[in-house]
Amino acid sequence: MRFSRMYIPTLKEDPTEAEVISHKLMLRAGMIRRLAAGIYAYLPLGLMAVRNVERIVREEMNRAGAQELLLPGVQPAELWQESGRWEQYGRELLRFTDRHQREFCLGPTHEEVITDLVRHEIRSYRQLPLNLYQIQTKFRDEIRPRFGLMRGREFIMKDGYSFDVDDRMAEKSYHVMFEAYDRIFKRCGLNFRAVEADSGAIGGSFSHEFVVLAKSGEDAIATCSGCSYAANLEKAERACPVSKAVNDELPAMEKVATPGCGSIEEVCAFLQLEPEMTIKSMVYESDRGLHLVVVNGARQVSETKLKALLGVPWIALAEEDGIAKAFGARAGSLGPVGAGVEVIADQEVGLMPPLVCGANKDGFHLRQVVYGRDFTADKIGDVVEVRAGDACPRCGAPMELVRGIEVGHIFKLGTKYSKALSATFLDQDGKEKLMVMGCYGIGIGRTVAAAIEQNHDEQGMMLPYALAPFKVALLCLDTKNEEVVAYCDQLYRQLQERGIETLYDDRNERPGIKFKDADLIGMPLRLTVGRKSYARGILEVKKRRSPESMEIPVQDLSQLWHVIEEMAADDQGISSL
RNA sequence: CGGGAUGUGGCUCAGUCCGGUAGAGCACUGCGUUCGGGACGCAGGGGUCGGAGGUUCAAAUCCUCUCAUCCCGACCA
Repeated sequence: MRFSRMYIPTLKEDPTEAEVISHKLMLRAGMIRRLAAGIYAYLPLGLMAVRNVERIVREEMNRAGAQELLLPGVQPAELWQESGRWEQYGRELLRFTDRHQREFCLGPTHEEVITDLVRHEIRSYRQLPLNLYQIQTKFRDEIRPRFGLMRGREFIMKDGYSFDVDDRMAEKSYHVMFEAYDRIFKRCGLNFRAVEADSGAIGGSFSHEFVVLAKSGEDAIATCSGCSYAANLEKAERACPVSKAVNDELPAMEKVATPGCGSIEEVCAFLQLEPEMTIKSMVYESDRGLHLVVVNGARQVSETKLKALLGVPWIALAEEDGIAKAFGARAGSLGPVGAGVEVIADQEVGLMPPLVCGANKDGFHLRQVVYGRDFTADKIGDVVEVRAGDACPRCGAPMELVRGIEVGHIFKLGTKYSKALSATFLDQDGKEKLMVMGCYGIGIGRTVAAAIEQNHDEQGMMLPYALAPFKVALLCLDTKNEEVVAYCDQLYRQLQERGIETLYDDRNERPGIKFKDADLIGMPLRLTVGRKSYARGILEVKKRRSPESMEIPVQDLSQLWHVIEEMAADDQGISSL
């Protein structure tokens, strides 16, 4: 493609609307433009990158035995009412009515539609397993869209769904998708981890997120330094410290005045303690009422884990009034001893030496509090967030926390949707059974953004070869010189004949502009032809990622073809597995 | 939805506190000089200052309301 004929509106300065690097660079490189909050147009260059991800996704999904289809974006309310999600989904689901006052929504995901399709057609175990996917625009009316393509409201997603005869086969399908995802993100040239994730209220038995490691990522993940364990912070577990013997000779619990001390810090400063020696008491509210959650004073409650342990759909910190009524004390002076509500204790609390906690009386705390002697819990479990340095639950080595961008997520769904929508089949014994489902998503635009987050420098993008819209930038620096132009034209033809996607900068612009644009949009290889270098009979070849360029004689380009083949090898190497 | 910020030619911003009839750089058009890392000179075109209402002789500037966008927290690919 000739640059002079392609619509690539590059920007010299960072647009104010963008904060993160991928968003800035995609706007500057003329890949995307914003239409409304979280809604973007893909310009030619941006679409080419998107198509490259899609191509890899299609190849790997098809290879894994999945079949592509395309479902409607507009979905009738009845299906969502049938699954119960019309009420559950909340405001992210954009609803509207047609001219006949029938209710519809814009599809944020397609479990209902695909299950509806399959339940009408599949009757026999002989027709299973089935794995169907699509690549399509989704709409989720996000509370807070941000960071360009990273969290849009309208976004391109690959969503796939598997249907199996039983749990065991469904797990096999899940595993096949896991492997496919692993290959997809490798081929995209990304540095990523597959991490264990919270499967949420979906009730699935397991779930993995594919997370691209990047400082700007919205997700925190815990990874083990000693083994392959990696998990979303929401889900990450830790090995608990060894139990400390508690004997009867411990001094009895006593009440101490702590005037004006509310927070853990204040209490610790007043009593000269470390936060580890205290119990933090938090009151949460759910549809089952109030819960007093007690954890080590140095730790944070994980609301996701708490929700899972309680088995409730939502929790929130209780209001002051409710706390005062239930405890007769304010939030800074609460504790599990004599509490009038259900007590949930983190697993660690029972293993700790005598502790300090609130006395359920304003201005007083208790010390020498021992679990089992002075109080017990109604429920014990893992309800705290993992911290850097915590021991890995698998091998005990210290874990570290890193940030990442979730680009893919796979779930074993089980029978949630097949049950709600009665998607059944007859097994070998002629018995009717529910199909066991899985679902598998990839954010296509987000994958492009993540690749940029991970591959850039001050000058611009350094897209992985597989994703780059063009593999080669050919810069003709002197468009007035007929010889130079003739040579560039000829070189351009040679590149085309070899099937190498080339952006030929034939614009009548100064060299500086061409260099800046080439670096900005970050094509893997740059070929430069100027009057002087041409006169010397050499072609300047520079990799975007390398600071030095090499000079190749114009008469013998074999070295050039070799370099390009090498760069392409990663993608093709994996795809020919 | 709570908290914070910003809206001024296509882009990046100044001007707003202290009211007096809109400015710079880039981009664009023409001419000339330049030409290996976002050139320079000259001459041009382009803005009802997000919108509505109000105060005032006079509003980008002060007041009220509203809309949009961005950032920080709960959702998610």
